[in-house]
Amino acid sequence: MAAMSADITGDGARRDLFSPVHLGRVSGAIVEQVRLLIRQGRLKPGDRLPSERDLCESFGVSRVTVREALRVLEAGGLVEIRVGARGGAFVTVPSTERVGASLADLVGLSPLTVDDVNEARRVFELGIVPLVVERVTDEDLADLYRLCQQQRAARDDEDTSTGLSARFHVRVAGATHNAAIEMLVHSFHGPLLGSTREDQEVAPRTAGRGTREHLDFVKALERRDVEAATGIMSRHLGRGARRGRSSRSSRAVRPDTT
Amino acid sequence: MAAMSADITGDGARRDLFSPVHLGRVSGAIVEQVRLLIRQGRLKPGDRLPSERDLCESFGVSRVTVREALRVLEAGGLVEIRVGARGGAFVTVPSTERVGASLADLVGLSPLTVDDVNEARRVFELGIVPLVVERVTDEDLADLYRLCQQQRAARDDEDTSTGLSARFHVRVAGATHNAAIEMLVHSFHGPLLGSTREDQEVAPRTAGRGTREHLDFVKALERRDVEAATGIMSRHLGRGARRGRSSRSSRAVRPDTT
DNA sequence: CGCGCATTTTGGTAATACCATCAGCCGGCG
DNA sequence: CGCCGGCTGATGGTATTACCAAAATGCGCG
Repeated sequence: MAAMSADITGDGARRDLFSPVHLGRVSGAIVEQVRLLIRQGRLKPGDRLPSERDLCESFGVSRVTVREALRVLEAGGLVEIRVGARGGAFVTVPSTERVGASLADLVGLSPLTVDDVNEARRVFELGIVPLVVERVTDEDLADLYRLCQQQRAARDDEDTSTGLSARFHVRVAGATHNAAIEMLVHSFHGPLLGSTREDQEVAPRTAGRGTREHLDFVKALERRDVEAATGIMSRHLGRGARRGRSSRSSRAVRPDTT
Repeated sequence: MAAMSADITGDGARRDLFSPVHLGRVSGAIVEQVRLLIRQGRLKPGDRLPSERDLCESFGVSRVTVREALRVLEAGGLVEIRVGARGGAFVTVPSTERVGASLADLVGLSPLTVDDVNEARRVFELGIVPLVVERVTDEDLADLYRLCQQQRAARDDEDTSTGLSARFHVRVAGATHNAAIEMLVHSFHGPLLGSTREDQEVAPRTAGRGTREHLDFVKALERRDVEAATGIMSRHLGRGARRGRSSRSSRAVRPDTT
């Protein structure tokens, strides 16, 4: 230590400032390396990473460190870890589950309310209607009709019905042929609203009407009638909206100081 | 694209065999427990968790397991881990950064294109205009005017100008007084579009016009003129839209950096 | 044909050593 | 006498090694 400070004071000794790296954590470096490989496409979805023991040899670190890296990769939704003989870390295909989970966390951990998120969802699903009308294909329409049919057939089963309703809305978003929009709507309907059972309480009452509105909406889509489709969707979502708004006004404190 | 829709139907079908597996991992159980404590507010942002050694005693597990759990929590953005004497795991304040990072990852790791995300953003920002008109306050208007002024003052500095433009849009979203909407728009403008320098190329050309449109928009807001505001915003975002659509056809491999 | 064992691979534990950081103390120097 | 500066110890995360348990797959033997 004394030698080092003497070395620095000596002029010309600064040239060999070798990198004392340790840029944070070893496991973090591994994570970044694997993430980069995935981004570059050198690891494709479905590929299997080497086993933990092989990896710890390749990276020159211990097995626990590799496992920590795999954990954060798994938490990030980049890999899926299976145990057993043919197990290991498999690169997952990126899904909406992850961003959906993030949104769900956000609504649980922040001053976000379910009503706020619901309103955002309404805005979004209403806004995409023109795009849907513009781009909907015959195949999309066929799928939507099929979903309506299934929903009517299952109108007695609450669980299936609400699930089908969510799938209907996601399928509508899919008719924009924009993966980002589809993912976002999927996220909204997935872990976010599904986790709060609140909307399932009112579902039975409105299930019949909702199914009918779904069908009307598809018909308007088939006519390429933007205004009718928008109106139907607005009313369809508006019922939930009013519920949201009434509970909003009954909410005493809102954090507007943020 | 086909891979994605296949994935959506896929994870929908296997959701029920997904859950029981999750209960198997010890570190996962710890994660859930801590997450629950945070959700319930029994652990508030800024609080410090016990040390690893204490935790492994409380949970009755080994230190490695606790460390894995902490890694997952850290990767999920729920805690921040500091080393050193006063170190430990601190509960972080929830921010939009996280969901923004998730979106950024999604766009980098999935078949999502920047154009798709951009279109989603446009739909969303356009859809909230009625809400903004309905709920905008004098304070909101004052802030927006101030931002316009700053933007005009900094019209020579490209970097500052684009940054201010993003802040303007986020502030507009804030006028909905809906935290979810504000977060979403913030996420769109933050790490997502900011990371791709592509939109900054055209910014200088349209900077002047954009600033003027911002001002016109605020004026329409002040008059509570929904149609004018919507029209202005539609044109304002529409310019980017056309650019997006033309580049959509020429979609190729994304030169990912960062 | 089916049951079960062997193998592969992750899951978890324990002990140990090593950095990083900070608080407080203690001694030298102005 | 008072202040500055480094030393030291306590706290707490980081990483390694070695070892065992559980799970899933697949092959072989009965």
